[in-house]
Amino acid sequence: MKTTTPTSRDIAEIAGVSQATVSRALRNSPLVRPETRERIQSIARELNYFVNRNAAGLRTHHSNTIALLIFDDSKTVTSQLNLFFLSMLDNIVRSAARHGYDILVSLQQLHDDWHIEYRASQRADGLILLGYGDYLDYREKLDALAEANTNFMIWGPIVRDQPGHSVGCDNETGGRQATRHLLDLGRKRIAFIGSTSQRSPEFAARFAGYVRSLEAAGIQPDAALHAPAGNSEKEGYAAARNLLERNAGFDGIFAVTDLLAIGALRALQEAGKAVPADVSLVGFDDMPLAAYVTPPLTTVQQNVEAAADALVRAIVGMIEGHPVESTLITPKLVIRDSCGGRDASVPR
Amino acid sequence: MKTTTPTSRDIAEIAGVSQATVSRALRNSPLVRPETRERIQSIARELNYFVNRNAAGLRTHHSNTIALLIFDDSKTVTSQLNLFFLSMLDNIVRSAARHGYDILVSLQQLHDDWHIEYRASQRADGLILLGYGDYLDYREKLDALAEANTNFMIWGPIVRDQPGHSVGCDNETGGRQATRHLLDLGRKRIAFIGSTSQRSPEFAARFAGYVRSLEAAGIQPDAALHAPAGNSEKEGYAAARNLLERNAGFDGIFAVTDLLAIGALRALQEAGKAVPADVSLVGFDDMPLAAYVTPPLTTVQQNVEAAADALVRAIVGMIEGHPVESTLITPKLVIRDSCGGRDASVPR
DNA sequence: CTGAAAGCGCTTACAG
DNA sequence: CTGAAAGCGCTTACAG
Repeated sequence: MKTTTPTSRDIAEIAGVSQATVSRALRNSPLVRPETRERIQSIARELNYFVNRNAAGLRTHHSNTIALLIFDDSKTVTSQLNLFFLSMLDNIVRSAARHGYDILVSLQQLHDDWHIEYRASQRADGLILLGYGDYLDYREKLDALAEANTNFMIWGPIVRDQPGHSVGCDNETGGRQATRHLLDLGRKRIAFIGSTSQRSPEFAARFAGYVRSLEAAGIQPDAALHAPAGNSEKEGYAAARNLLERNAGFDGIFAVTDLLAIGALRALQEAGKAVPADVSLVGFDDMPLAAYVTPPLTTVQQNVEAAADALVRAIVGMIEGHPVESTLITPKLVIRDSCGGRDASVPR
Repeated sequence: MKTTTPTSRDIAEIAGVSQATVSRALRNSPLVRPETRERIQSIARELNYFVNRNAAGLRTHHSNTIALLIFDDSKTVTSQLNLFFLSMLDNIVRSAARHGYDILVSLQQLHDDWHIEYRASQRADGLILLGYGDYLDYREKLDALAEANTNFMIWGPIVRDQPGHSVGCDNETGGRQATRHLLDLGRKRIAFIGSTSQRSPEFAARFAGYVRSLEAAGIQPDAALHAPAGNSEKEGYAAARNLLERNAGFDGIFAVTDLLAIGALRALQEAGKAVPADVSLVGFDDMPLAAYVTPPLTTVQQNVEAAADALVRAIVGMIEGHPVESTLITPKLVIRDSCGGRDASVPR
């Protein structure tokens, strides 16, 4: 039934050359006479021949594949992947394709023993790690990877003494941008929704930016304005409700992720608070839905395309033996309608 | 620097057995004495040994990998992948992992010559094809795949004479559900936003459901209420504006995708039309953001998890040589706030 | 510029 | 239950 796949030997026979010459011709080796090369390549095309990746990989020890490990410790039953990561994935696949690499995707539970396998099994030449989550758990995995001499790049914060290199958002700057925007609009009592724990260094950095901006404006951060939360719409909702119920008295919210902001938005609207008239709201991430909620969410945009590209560029560099460095990507405040403009009826 | 990866031969030497026995032990062959197997496996664990996939694949002609080809003929510069596909991807990766398969992701342009390569290069044992787009272009690719005897499953409609098998949403039923809901709410002039061309059979089927529901209610479909559109927020916006400007006189809209519905929503709100008080709006897909727009969008939910699972199950079955069939998955109407309830102030 | 040959690391009949 | 051997389809020194 199934016609057997042609091999380089089949082509050699048809072309009347050795199999080695076929291999060289297909890889565009300058060692092959141009006419011979052309002839071989046209036969290959005709036969729908493609180099067997397993054989080539076995020989060269390269798979031309990058494994994208998205780790995801959400305990929810319908664990919806964070849209931000999906958008990263999209961009990473595109960028990798440009470099001639395939992307193998794996959604990892934190407790899994993934750290070595992809590389050791020669399925991938390098790894890109994506994921928020408990940093301390994560850390162990990184150590194991470094020890095994695996090529890997991390999406995330640059953390002192952390093994490996990372590409990350300059979260502190982003936190400052968000907070300063609220301050510029005349907001004085700015709540912070999200974790500040060192277990989530990127969130902690955003918080640090928040604190820094407040202090630069001569405002002492008020602990009563901090509502801790994980990272889900539900938790954002709960955090905002909590602030409301405690009568924390706030006129602005900086939510450490868009998902939290969207949850907060729902709580505010339910409670009859107008956004932005009563409360200005800023998120972080610019996930696809940020533009579509009502009012459209002002947020700090991570440049996903640049980040994906930097990650791919770096991992490809490592695979090819070049030295690579960690990179911080500066985010950008995207002003929509959830904060109100200078000309809006915002008390100054 | 880099310590060489251990091979089965290394383990054989340490265990004092032949390399063949190591291979058998690691694959849990019953031919190996239990004690021997245990010993070998523990050595393998200690050495962080993993079977070289290239070598195993070369030998067995199996990669244990499924290529997910997402085809995407969006011409937009920042070609944001349809969130629906990303959510499919998420579920497909999870389901494949359960079956012991890796997922290789490729974002294909329609004009690319992808159809044969993944299989012929032994990078994947089978393909899953995802994508809306121009069906007629698509069709050629499918023919080529079938001719090459490639294992593939299609996400999409069951189309007569189409090569291969597919898993798809029962779009006509979905179209009926959406339309009947609007009718039940007392809406009489229901516009349809989207393509009805046979080039997009899934949209055409939703339209057929719309027509059928109208007719069942004794209403003749009115061509003036049809606003053709591609599949983007922008086109949804434009289509709704067009309906408004033409004074089409409508009290309900069935948009053939959520993205279109969200665009239409924006146009309606800009024009001062209240949703759902003035116009009831239904979408299709239940993409993640449908729940977060204001008002939350009533839509037809495709069961992404079931679809992904059916696709993976089928492709794995094909790879293992079992006969497979096409499947239609019945969607479900998810009632949110964009249509108004029976108790809302909707004219009956 | 080309060919003969070795070898990448497995799996699996075949023989015991 | 175990081993020796062949072979999957390439790539690449080595020799000409």
